[in-house]
Amino acid sequence: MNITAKSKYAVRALVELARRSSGTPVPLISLAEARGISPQFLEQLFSTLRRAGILQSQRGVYGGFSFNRPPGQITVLDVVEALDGPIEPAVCTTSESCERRPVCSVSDVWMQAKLAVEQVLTSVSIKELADREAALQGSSMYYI
Amino acid sequence: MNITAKSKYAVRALVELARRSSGTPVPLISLAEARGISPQFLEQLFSTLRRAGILQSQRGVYGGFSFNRPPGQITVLDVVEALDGPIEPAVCTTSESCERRPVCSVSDVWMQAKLAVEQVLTSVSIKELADREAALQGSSMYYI
DNA sequence: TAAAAAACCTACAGAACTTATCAGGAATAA
DNA sequence: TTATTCCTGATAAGTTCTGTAGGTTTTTTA
Repeated sequence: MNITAKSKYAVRALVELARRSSGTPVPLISLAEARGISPQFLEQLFSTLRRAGILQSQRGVYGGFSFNRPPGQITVLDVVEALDGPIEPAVCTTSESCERRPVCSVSDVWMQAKLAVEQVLTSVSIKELADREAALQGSSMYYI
Repeated sequence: MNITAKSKYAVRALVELARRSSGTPVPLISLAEARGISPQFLEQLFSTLRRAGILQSQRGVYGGFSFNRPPGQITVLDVVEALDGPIEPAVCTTSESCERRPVCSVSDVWMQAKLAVEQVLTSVSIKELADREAALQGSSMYYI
């Protein structure tokens, strides 16, 4: 597996998109600048997310990206799996001697680790992250 | 992060060692052959595990490897961290615009994923895996 | 003392993956 | 028709992964 920078960049950009979302598409360049991400790199990621059915795009002037389904229904796992593939902390390396064994107790551990990560990432949506961020920024205003 | 084949090989070999353990050291070559692992590759891994205080080694004839502490006190996480480094499904890529934000709601998700994996891998020891394997093999005998 | 067994160590090399960058092409609205 | 924006594929430097190779040192036995 490996959750790479791709997923991290994408989640950051999607949170930005969710906070600005008002139906009209948002140009990628503006999201990239707001979060300090290379626009050309983000293009690749958003292109993948569009193909994965998470984003919608509109070309031309006043074009940009918007969500294909409500951000409350997009989990962090959806994003990670689209960009970095299925989460597998450790896939069992099949070896001859391994296959010959009837049952494997070790592979169960890796599977549990996988499930644990999946559960965490499934329980958080892009909307929740956007809301949390807004709340944090709002409350921190009082302390500045 | 990334839990690589190194950890998977090592855990398999350690389970084999635990099942044979009777105080006397076991030669690496015999463990490697039993589990279908390249001996020279396993050498590197065991060398690291020795330096990490998990294994003990004895050179020369009748030499080999043995546990430096009881296998019941060696968790899978110990092995993974020794070989693949700390578990970090996604380290926050620090960017200027990221640092400027007072608090980050996104990094919390990656942290929770990390903790979830750690909890799973901490809860299982090498001894437990060896015992499970023995139990599975024992019970499966009846069905062959 | 010699020989065998085993751990120890360092270097290297091919493959894959990551993280971008670049160059242009295609659609769309003003 | 022009500016804007997404779209696509190629490439390339850097890193990590997965071993392989070859030799050195230590220890026991004959």
